[in-house]
Order: sequence, then structure tokens, then C-alpha cells
Amino acid sequence: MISMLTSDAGASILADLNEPQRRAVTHRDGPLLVLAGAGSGKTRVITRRAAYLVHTGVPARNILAITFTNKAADEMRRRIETLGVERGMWIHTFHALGARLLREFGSLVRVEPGFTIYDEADQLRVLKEAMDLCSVSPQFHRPEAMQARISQAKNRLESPGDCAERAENFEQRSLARVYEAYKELLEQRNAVDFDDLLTRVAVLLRQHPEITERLNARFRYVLIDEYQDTNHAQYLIARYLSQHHRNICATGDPDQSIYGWRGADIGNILEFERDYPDAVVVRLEQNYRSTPDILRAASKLISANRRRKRKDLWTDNRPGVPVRVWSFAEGRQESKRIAETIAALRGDGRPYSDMAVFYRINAISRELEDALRQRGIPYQIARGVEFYGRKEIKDVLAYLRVLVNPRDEIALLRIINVPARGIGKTTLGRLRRAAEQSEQRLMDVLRRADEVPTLKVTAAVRVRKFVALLDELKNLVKGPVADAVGKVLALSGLEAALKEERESGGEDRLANVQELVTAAAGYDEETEEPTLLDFLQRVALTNEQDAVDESAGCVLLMTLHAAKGLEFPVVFMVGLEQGTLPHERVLADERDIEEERRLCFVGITRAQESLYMTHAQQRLLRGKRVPRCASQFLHELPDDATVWEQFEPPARDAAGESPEAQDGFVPLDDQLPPEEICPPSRRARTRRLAPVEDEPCFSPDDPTGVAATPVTHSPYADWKPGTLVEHEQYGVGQIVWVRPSPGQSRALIRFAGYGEKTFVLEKTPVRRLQRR
DNA sequence: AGCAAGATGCTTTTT
DNA sequence: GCATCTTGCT
Repeated sequence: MISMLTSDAGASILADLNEPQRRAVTHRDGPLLVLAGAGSGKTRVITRRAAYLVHTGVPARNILAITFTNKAADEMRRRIETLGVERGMWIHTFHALGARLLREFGSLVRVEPGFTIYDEADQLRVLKEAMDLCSVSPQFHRPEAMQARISQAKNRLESPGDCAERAENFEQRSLARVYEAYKELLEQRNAVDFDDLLTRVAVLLRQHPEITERLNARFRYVLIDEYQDTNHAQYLIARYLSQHHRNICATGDPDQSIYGWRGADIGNILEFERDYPDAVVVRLEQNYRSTPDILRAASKLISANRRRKRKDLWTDNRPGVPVRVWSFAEGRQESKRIAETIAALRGDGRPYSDMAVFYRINAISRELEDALRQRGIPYQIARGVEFYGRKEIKDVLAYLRVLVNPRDEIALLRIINVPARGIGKTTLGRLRRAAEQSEQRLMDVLRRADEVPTLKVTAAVRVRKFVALLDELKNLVKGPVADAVGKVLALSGLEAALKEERESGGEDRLANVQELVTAAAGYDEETEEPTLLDFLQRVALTNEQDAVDESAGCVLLMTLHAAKGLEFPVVFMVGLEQGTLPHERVLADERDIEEERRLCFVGITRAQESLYMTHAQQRLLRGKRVPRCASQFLHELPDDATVWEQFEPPARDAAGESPEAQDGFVPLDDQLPPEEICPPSRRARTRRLAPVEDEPCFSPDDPTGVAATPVTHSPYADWKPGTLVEHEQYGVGQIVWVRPSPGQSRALIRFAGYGEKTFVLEKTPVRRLQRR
């Protein structure tokens, strides 16, 4: 094999690879599945493989590499260039690939080349409009829920017609109608949503074999990363694009599939070998990232999942310290201790950028931020929205969008009175009604505002001025994008309005907008043929996550989802409690629990040297103090790789001051059977770190042992904290604790609208909701 | 037209 | 607890 490589760069392609890695890199033709365990050098394999193909004679332009994030795509591009591969390879995210293909072939599936990409907020607006048209009240159907269901339907490639046919009840029929209207509205505006970028392409490839064949002729090799996260549409695209040569290389790790809730189908990777019976499968099981203890903890945890492929991760890395599992009485204590630990580690010479804190839900970050700020620890939060989500930025972008696509009504409505130019609700309502009645586009009606009979003369004049502004801008925006943005700012009056806001002591939004100009200038510079259209597409498909700077000298805070693909020497995973991880919304479904377990697995496997996993026995959530119990996943970790430490609540003040005043800890209600809040399994090994002044009711040594009574005969024996139940009067609720007892089983149940109530189960009209 | 006080409703979010 | 949207008022 090596003899096939001629250049020095070629030789370096196979340097420092282990045997399975080498097999994956040098595999030539036919389907290949690389099952890459966490930290097993997957990125290295993919990039080397792409480079290897080129060095053995495959022209770069015949290779298509698909990733899920821009960051991954950029990284890959960078690495491949370092390996001396010429340009011409297609390296894109699925969505960018979709956009590129739709620009070229979209008209075959009712998408015209200048189409606009709607982000989630835009989508929601269109959807609300669609619901309005269908007289479906947002009171009864949450638009967000509808959006999710439409998205699901799309990704299954179901048309509104399919949905209507399949509809069995009123609800589903409403959905089909709204979906239809939504689709119609998008088409009228020549706009697509994120899903369309995938599903339209899938439909295109299915309906037009000649195009599929053409693309196959070009893409002789197709590489897909993070295959475990593909949804059905992406799966089809990958299949169609590789159907001729069958040189499909999928890499991924089923144990890291964490986007099932967004339609990703773990089955795609699990059943790859069924789809491609001749597939060569390479397993990368040597981990180069973590200590043996961390790895053992991760492996043991994930082995509880049924829906997976067996994998034996191992490492040659030197032994380190065991995983620390920390129990706190209260959430604030947890944050405080973590901040202290971070400060201490820093004191020992560990840079802040070596450390990261992960949590399941964003709500937990606030407490942490407070604690970090108090200690003066610099941190950075990786959040989704931010820059391009800002109002002023969206305003400017809306101008650009209208210039590119006058049919983009969402953008048009956004800017028509921004800055205020006296075209208010009334005028707008009249214009829209006129458009509807004459079945014209809103833009065309604006052009003929004089002819709208319901409009007052002053209003018509203002509209005319607005149209003139757009026309003028349109003539000016031919050149570089940065210039276009500048002209929009100057001529629209936005700049003046923002200046005034700043002068009058408001926020400096102008600075943000100027940042956009800078971004546009950067784009102009690095792009060969800068166009407004392309710039807007980039903005739509870019996300702030890409801007996370891992070397900024800060501690990084992020959700577990955001952590995927990253690694840190020191990792803290916080808030590991039933109801948070696994999240309460999924407790009823075993399959969903498995995804939560994978999420936990992803978190653990990010850690290189030390890992801290923490939970609290009570925590402020949505403004309420709620009792919590340790995540079941903590109990699934192996004993010989973990050390459990319990931090006692701060002692009660001798003067009798209430504990709330000190650290927010409230002794749990006496009624609570302690064993249900914190299961007893770990007690024997729990080490106390603080002297116990005041025995809390979950004391490890409490011998009263209510739960010691065998309860296996109780019909409620398998009711656990987190179990979902339905009460005749209060609706669906969740068990906080339960104590089975003959004829007298008590449970505390938390209901959505009614708070928490204690019941004697035998005397209460409450039933368990079935597990799927 | 614009603001301010109430009502609501809250996992995760590669694109 | 908070942010976001709606409603009602001026």
C-alpha cells in the first residue's frame, strides 16, 4: 500500500496510525463503515483517508465530504490542505450541500435560484400566518409543537397530501391543513426552511434520476461524518449520491447519537451493514484521550444501553485519579464548590482553558455563573443564538434579504417601518388585505400603493418613498457586500436611528451593526466572487457555536449537546439528577432514556484527566425549591473507577438563624422518606467531608430504614421517583417520592398546574401511565 | 403608535 | 425566576 504513495506528503498520510486506523484510511472501493469510539482519532482517520484517496490518484473534485457543523467542515478543510491536497474537494455540511444543489437544480422542485433561507424565528412567523389562514388557534395548538410535527413529517418526506390522507382525527387533519398552507406560503415567498434544504434535495434526487446520475459521475467517493446523527432525509441523500459507485464511507459512533429528538435516526448507523451487506467495517477502539478510570466509567455506563453495537474501548494512557462523584445538599453549594475547585486547580498551574463545565439544561448555568463571577474566574458560555439573533442585526439583514428576494415577505414586513417611517399597523393591514384580495405579491401592491382605495394619501406617499428607497438601494448593491451593508445603513436611516439611541443613553447597537460590516468585509476578502446572496446564505447557515474559542483563557460552560466533539483535561458535569439527566420529559420512555445515557456518555468521554460529576439534593428550579435525587446514571458507574464524596449542608447557626439565610438549604419535609430522595445503595462508601452538626433527614446513617421493609408485593413496588402517573382530577403528574406499604402506600406527586400533593395511593384515583 | 404592566410558559438545538 | 409575548391604556 505504502508503495502506492509517491510523495513525502503521501508518506506522512500513513504516519502514526494504528492498525485499524490504517485499514480505514487505505480502504479503497466499496462501502466502508468506521465505528469510531470516543477519542479514537476519528477526525484524523477521515482527513487522512480523503488525502490518501487523492494521493493514490482520485482527483479531489471527485470527492464529497459531508459534516454536520461548519466548524467540522472548516477543520477538515484546514487539515486536508496541510496534507498537501489541492482544492476542489467538496466539503460541506449537509445543509450547505443542500443549498448548493438547490441553487443549481431547485427549480425542478419548486425552489427558484434566488431563494431565501428562513431561520427558526422566520419559520415560526410563517407558521403562525399559516395557522391564522387555517383558523387554527395558537391557543389550542402551540406553534412550536406544530413546527416540530411538520418538521418530522418533512424529514419522513411526507407531503401535506400524505399527512391529510393518513390523518385519523381532527388534530391530524388540522396539522395537514396548516402544513399545506405553510408550504404554500414558503413557496410564494421563494423561501425554504432548514428542513427543506435536505428534504427538497432528497425529493429532487428521487424524482430526477438523470440528475442523480450526473452527481454520481462527479462524486466517486462520498464521506459522511457523524453518521449516527443523520435523519431520514440525510440518509437518503447519502444513499442517492453514492448509489452508482457505492464508495460510501460512513463514520460515527452509535453511542454518541444525541439528536434523536430532532429526527436523527440511530438506526441508520446500526443498520448500515444491512443496507450495504458487502460493507467493510472497521472498529476504532483504542482511546487516546482519557485515563483508564474515565474510560471504564464511560464504558460501564453505556453498556446498560440495549440499542447499540458492542464496543470495547481501551487505552494505553497512564492511570490517573478516579472519577469524583460529589453530592451536595443544595445547588448553590454545588456551584460554590466547583468555583472553589476551579480556582484551586488554577492555583496549581492549570490554565482556565483546560477546564469546562457541562450541564443538561441551560437553566443551570446561571447559578454557576454567579459563583464564578464571585471568585473572579473568567468564563465563556457557548450559546446558540447571540450575534445574528440580535434585533438590529436582523433588521439590517432583512434589508439585504428584500433586495435579493423581493418576495421575502417576512423580511419586508420587518423593515417596512424600521426605522419608523409612519407605516403603522393600520396602513400595513390595508396593504396586506389589498394584496390578498387582488392575489398580488405584497411588494407589487406597495408599488401601486396609489391604487389602493382604502389607503389615505399621506400613507400612500410614505409607501412610495419606501419603495423608492428600496429601488435606490438595489442599484447600489452590486459591488462588495460590505459596501452594500454600509449603503443600507446610511440610506435607510437605520444608522441615524441607532446613533440617536446611543446618544440618548441607550445600548450601543450601532457597534454591533458595525461588527456586521466588518464581518461582511471579511467575507468579501476571503471569497472569490462575493455576492449578497451567498453572504446571506452563509449567515443563515452559520451559528455562533462556530465562534467558540477554546483557547481564550476562559473556563468554558456549555450544554452536554454542545460538548460533543470537544475535549478538556478537566471536566465538571453538574446537576446530575433524576429529572434533569435523564430529563423528566423522557422518563417514561426507555428509548429516550438510552439517549440520555448517551448524552451522559458523551460528557464523560470529553474528559482527558479529571472528571467531576455532581448532584444536589435540592435545587432552585423555575423559582421553586425542589427535592432532587441523584441521577440513575451515577449509580450505573463502576465502583472501582469512582469515589463518592458527600458534602454536608452548612451547619445551622447557633443563634437559630434559618438555614435559608445562610446557604439556601432547607431541611426536607419530615414526611419525606429519605431513602427515596437519595437511594441507599451508595451510603456505605460515602465519605463525609464536613463535620455533621445537624443531622439532615437524608443522613447516611439514619437507621430508621423505612425502605428496609420488603415491598415487592405492593402493586406500587415499581413506582419510582420520576414515574409518570395520571390523576383523575389533576391530570398528568410525576412521582417525587413513593413509599409502598400494604393498603397505605404514600406518594408525593408533582402536577403540572397544581403543584405537589401527597396521596395515599390506594385511596386515590391515580394510575400509572404505561411505559412504551 | 408606542409603551407598560400582566399572562404565560418554559430540554436539548449540528443547520 | 426570567424572558417573551399579549393585552390594554394613553
